[in-house]
Parts: sequence; C-alpha cells; structure tokens
Amino acid sequence: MSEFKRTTVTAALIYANGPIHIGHLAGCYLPADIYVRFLRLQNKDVIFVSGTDEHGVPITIKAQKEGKTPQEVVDYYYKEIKQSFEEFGISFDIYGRTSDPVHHKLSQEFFLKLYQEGKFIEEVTEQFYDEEAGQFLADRYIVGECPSCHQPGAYGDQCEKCGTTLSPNELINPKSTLSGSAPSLRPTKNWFLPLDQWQPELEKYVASHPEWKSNVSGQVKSWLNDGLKPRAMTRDLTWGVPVPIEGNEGKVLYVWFDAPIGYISMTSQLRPDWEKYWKDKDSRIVHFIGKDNIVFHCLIFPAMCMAHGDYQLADQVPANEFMNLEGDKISTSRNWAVWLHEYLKEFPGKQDVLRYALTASSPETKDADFTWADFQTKNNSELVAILGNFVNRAFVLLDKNFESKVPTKLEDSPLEIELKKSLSEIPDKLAAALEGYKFRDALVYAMEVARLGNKYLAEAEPWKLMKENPEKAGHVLNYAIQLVSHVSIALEPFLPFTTQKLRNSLGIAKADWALLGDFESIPVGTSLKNPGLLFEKLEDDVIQKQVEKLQQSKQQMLLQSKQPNPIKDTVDFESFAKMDIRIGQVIAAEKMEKSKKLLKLTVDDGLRQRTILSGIAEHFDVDQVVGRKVTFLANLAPRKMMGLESEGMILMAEGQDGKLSFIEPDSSIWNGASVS
RNA sequence: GGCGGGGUAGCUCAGAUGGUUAGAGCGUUGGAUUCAUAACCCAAAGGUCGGCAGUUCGAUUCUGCUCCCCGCUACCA
Repeated sequence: MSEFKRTTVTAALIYANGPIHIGHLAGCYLPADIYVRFLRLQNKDVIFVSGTDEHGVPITIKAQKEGKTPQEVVDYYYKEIKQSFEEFGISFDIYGRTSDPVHHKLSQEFFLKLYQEGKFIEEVTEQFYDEEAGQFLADRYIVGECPSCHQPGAYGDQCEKCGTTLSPNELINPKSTLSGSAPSLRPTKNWFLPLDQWQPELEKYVASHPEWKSNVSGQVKSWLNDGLKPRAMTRDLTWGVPVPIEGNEGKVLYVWFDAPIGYISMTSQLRPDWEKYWKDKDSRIVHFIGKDNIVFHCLIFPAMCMAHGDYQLADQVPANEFMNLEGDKISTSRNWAVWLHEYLKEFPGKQDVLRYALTASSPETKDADFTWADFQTKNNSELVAILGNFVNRAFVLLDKNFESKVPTKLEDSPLEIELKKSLSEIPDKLAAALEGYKFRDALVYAMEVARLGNKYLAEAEPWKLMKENPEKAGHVLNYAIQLVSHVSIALEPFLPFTTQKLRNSLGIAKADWALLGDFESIPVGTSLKNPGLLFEKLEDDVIQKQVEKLQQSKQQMLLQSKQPNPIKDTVDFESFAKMDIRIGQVIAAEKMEKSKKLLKLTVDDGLRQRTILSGIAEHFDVDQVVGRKVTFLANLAPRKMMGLESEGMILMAEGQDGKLSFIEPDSSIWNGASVS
C-alpha cells in the first residue's frame, strides 16, 4: 500500500431511474465509504467518486411510462439519490452524472481516439427499425407475444411473465412500443471492441492480481475460459452520448462504454490535477461494485483502457455479493426493498444504526440476509448495550463526581497496564482488516475498544473508589475518557454521525488515526459536555411495523399478479378454427440432457406417437406426467430445440403461485379427440 | 446443461500452505455486580466443519464423485 502516493476510489454508478435501497448500500457504497474514511483518518491522499448513470434504455422506458422526457426522469432521481447519500453520510468528494456535458465531451474524445487509431471493428448488422418513428428499436422497445408462455407484452430481451430471456426476433407479432407498428429489419453499422484481441493482455492483467477476492477472479476467469467476443460499443438510439463521427446521427455510445469513463469525467470536475489520479503509475485505483458489475470493471473497462493507452488499470475491485431482505431477493419491481429515503424519514438520526447493521452482515463472501429482527438485535444488544452504555457510563460518572472535568491521573496499576496492552493490538488488526476489505471483521475490532471500556470500568469499579479513594476514581475516569476518545477514532469510518457527536463532547476538532494509543489526548481539566444517549432501544412494535410494511407490499404484489391478463385482440372464427387442439396421452417422458426446463414427451395422438418438448421440468417429475391425458396444439409449426424437433405444444395453465397445471379432460376421452 | 461462488455451533458469519482442546458476535444457561438505556462483567453448555470415497502416519482443510443454495450463461414451444 505504501508504494502508492494516492488512491482513487470509485463506487458503482447507479441508473438514475429509481431510488436507493439497502442492497445498493451494502453492495458498494457503504464499504467504499468506510474505506475512504479510513484513508482520510490517516491523512492519505484519496478521492471518492461516484454518480448516476443517466443513459441506457431503462431510463427511456421509465420516462415513456411516466410521460416524461428522459432528462426529467434523470434530473429527478439524480437529485433524490444524491440527497439520500448525503443524508446517510456517504462522503463522496464528487457525485456526478453522465448526462453532464463534460462527461459527453470526455467520452467522445475517448471513443474518437480509439476510432482514429483503428481499435474498433466496424460491422453491419440487421436491427429492428420503426418506420413511423424513424428510429432503430432497442430490445426493450419491442413487445410481442412470448414464444415461451404465449403471454402478450413480452419485451425483446425478456418476458417478465415467465422470466425467459429472449431476443427480439423470437417474439411473435413484434410491435414497436413507440408507434405500435410492426418493425422491419434494416442494416445498420456499429463499432465493436474486439475483446478477443485483448484477451492475452487481460489474462496477464488478471493473473497479476492473485489477491482479488475469489468471487471476482472466479467470475472473470469463467469469462476468459469461454473466450471473449467482440462487443458493440455503439447503439442505434437517441438517448446517450452521440457517436462523434460525422454522418452517424441517431447513434450513441453503448452505456457500458461511457459509464466507467464517468468515473474519470467526474474526477475532472473535482479538481484541476485530476489526471494524475487516473494516469499516474503511483495512483491506486479501487472500484467498489456489486457482483453484477464484475465483468464490466474487470474485463471490458480494462480492455478499453488498454486500447486507449493513457489510463491506469484498477488495482482492486472489491465486489460484494448481494444482500437479501428477509430471506427474499431484493427487487425493485416487486417493491421488496428497504428504501433509503424512506428509512431516513422513518428513522431520523439513526443513520449509524443502519450503517452498523449493514456492515455487520455485509455480503462480503456470499449473499447475506438483512432482517428487521437482526437490525433490532444489533441496535439493542450491541450499539445500545455495549457502545452507548460504555460512553454513557463514563460521562455520567464524570458528571456526578467530577463536575464534568477530566480528572488527574495517578500511577498506572496493573489494570491500566493490561488495558493498554489489549488496546495496543487493536489499531494494527483494524488497519489490516480495512486494508484487506474485510469490513465486517474490522467493525468487530473497532467495537472491541468499547468492550474493553466496559470491562475496565467493571474491574476498576470507580463508583466504589469514590467512597474510599476519590483520587484513584479520578484516575480511572481519566482513562475512561481517553477510551471514549479512542472509540471516536476507531469507529469513525463506520459510525460517522456518532463519532462526530463524541468529538463535539470531547472537544476534538478532527479525528486522527495517529492518536490511537495516545492516553493523553484529552488534557486534564478539560470541561466535557455529556452527549446524552447515543442510541436508544428499539421496541418490538417499531420493528413489527417495518415487517408488516414489507408483508403488505408483498401481498399487494401478489394481488396484482393475481389479476387476469386483459383479453387479447378479437380473432375471427376462421383464425380460431385454424388451431388444431387435441387430446393425447403421454406414454413416455424423459429429461432433456442439457436443459433445466425441458422434458421430452412422447404423446399418443391417436394416429401416431409424436415428440413434444415441453418446458415443465421444473414443475413435474418424469413419473408425474407419464400416463396423463393432455391437451395439446397439434398443428403448431415444428421447432427445433436443443437439437430435437418439437411437434406441438402442451397447453398448461399457470397458477397464482406460478405453478403449472395440465389441462386435462374430466373423463377418459380417447386419444386424438378434437377440442373445439 | 456449462462455468463461477457458497454449504462450519440455535442464528449471522470467521478460519486452517493438512497436525495437540475448530473460532467470533448474537442467542441460551449459571454466577457476580449496581456507575449505566434490566444495560455491563465472569463462566458454561452448544459443532462427527453438506454426504460418500480416495491420497496421507493423520483431513473439516488436498483430490474425485454426489446432494442442496446463489449468480452468470445456453437453440428454456
């Protein structure tokens, strides 16, 4: 670490199309903030950069849904997100945005350099085009019937009803969401970054960082083993950074091309000497991200930087896994989340409690689970009982017995010698944990100071000494106060609001790491101001209310999903009559070798045995389907899947819980019977 | 299906380049104490380290197979 003169810390850029939730915080913002605060404590040269990613199709979709312009959407969320972070004490040096003209300019220069130096491959591909709207359509702008579950309204990249990943040309009756017309295919030129050409260098780069976390290097090696492929760095869209080559109106840079450049463009707005933070060899770059961003930060952005040539590569990419909530994945669309802006409103002044709870169960090596019960326990039995209690004991004893003034010290007894010895081990352990990005461990070490404080008071018993030897009691309380000052330093990265309160009480202007181990830092005679209770107990009803709030949103979502789909467009009888629906019987079934969802069914249709591949393997075992009467579409065009041809489709109904159910005749109908 | 991550005390998680009694916090139980938000302090109980084989004098730690959870990926009608 000492070989670096300065550290550039980034936290993932987030899409400006929704508010922040605890998953985001635990994933990268909180660990990044702790790390940065730790470096600042040591007076290291560090900058902390993040911001919103304001391009990308999700933004335009959101805008369209709300009847706003993309700019209005990102303006709103940029403000809200920035404010939430500020209130929560995430101490960015700059929180920027990628719609900023400075960012556009820098991204375009970056792109142009690569273009002029021939680092891109130009390729013409066929993309869907909306004639009426006069533009190419992103996957998300094309809707149609899902080829998998046959629900209308599936998007070009994914059907949200059944979760199937799609590509636009698979959709049945694709339509543009802009004009409602059927799109046509048109050739268009785009620029690709040949990642395959950079593979050898990327492999070297990754190999030079054996210290990366196993989840990071694992994911990266997995991609490298598969072999990298050229990736398009431009898109046919209007919202984004325009491609800076003449004659290419209507094309923008791929969001993942310009987003990481955002880190750099934001830095450039922070300070005039920004370049050294990205270009100098003695600058250390650290990207804090969630595991979903690993590939972009460890392969694509480094490849871009290699192609460009001026910029340093990241030294560390501490990616966290995901934070779950009450046993379930956090989901914005299902409203299964604890939103930061709501927390700040409902728990005013309790930023540090959430910071503590999230750090203590941070998803550093595997997905973690946030529960309100755990939040309550952490608050009541750690923050209140150990930290708050110790500080309170020290100040109350001082107020009662020494008129709030720091008393004089005497000769150290074995107790103080023991205390100093225990305490002297903490700074190194704490620093090592923080430098190794083990924030959960680090928090335990920092809390150890308060634990030692409680232990010391219990053993020294100053309340007893007051009666027989007040001067000795004063000696003990001097130590207790020095310990409070230690607490205010060791916990600063984690609990900045609480430690600020302590500094106010102790009359310390600025936290300084070097004062850990100094037992003279609060001078004798200093008049101190009791900070009052640092934390208060959280009663069951408060916690219960939060749990209920979550349950309600879950119920609401369930109710919504229970609502029947709207009736599809009217069809005439002839169209209906074209469908040949029949009853058949499954006489054999087997799991498809390479598929999770597919069962290969042999169906007796009365005439012959036909093979139907059905995506029901996750719902039914082989022996649950053999012998069953089924309803199937007999004249569906055969389709090849996983190497086998499927001749028809089994009709299924989906239950409210998402489970599939066969459509079976209620009496034993003969195989081959027509359904009409 | 392929690839990656993980499966360790009641809960949340550490850890070991293989070696005497496997750790922490919370929870539980017992004790001590009253300065403190019934908080603190001391102590104890709690684990055949997912399962099965193999390598080894010795594996929970290495290898192979297998089961479960999470993620990425795939021609998922």
